[in-house]
Amino acid sequence: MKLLGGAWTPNIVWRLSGDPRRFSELRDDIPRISAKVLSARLRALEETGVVTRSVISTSPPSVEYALTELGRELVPVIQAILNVGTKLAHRRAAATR
Amino acid sequence: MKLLGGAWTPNIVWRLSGDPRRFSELRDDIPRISAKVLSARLRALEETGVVTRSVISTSPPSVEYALTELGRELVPVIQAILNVGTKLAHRRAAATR
DNA sequence: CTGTATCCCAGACGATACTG
DNA sequence: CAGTATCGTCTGGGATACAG
Repeated sequence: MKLLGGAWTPNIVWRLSGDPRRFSELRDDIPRISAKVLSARLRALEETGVVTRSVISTSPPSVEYALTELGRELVPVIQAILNVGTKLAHRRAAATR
Repeated sequence: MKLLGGAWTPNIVWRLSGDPRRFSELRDDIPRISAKVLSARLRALEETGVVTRSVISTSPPSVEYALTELGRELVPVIQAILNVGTKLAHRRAAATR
């Protein structure tokens, strides 16, 4: 489970499933994540080969993160987890009634 | 991610994907897990509605854990994560050469 | 803009011992 | 057999401040 270890990891991968995104864009996408955690997760994902990190030396500099091919394979998986989670939430709500 | 929160959770669900299993059977299946963590994870899974817990009042008593229908939906998901993880490991090994 | 450096907390985990 | 209790450790994460 080192692959999806962090609580935020699936969310981050999810946000990258479309176009590559920059650091601050990810921060806007996931408002409640702290810079520290975001950079920690991105580092970990880069190490495991799920995302790539490209520094663009402009002024100000920007950094783009994108999923690797294998990283893309995680997207439907995350989708599936989300589905089950949603169903469980619904079933729980139904049980309340 | 409270669904698959713990590091052992996917493994436990995986072991339950076949027949229902008793507490000590799970301990044998996953040798390095402590009783405390196993019981904690099982409790959490029961709470989220992924597994059911059935006490069989024999002597000595035994307890069977089984996946719910929704729990079963997690099995292919875990399989998929495993696949990606395996591919990543292979690619890493290939990069070493 | 893209991070790193602290500090501090809560939770997950491991080992051991003990109970119904 | 199936756990709970306790203690200690380690990591993830939040907040804030600071740096290239």
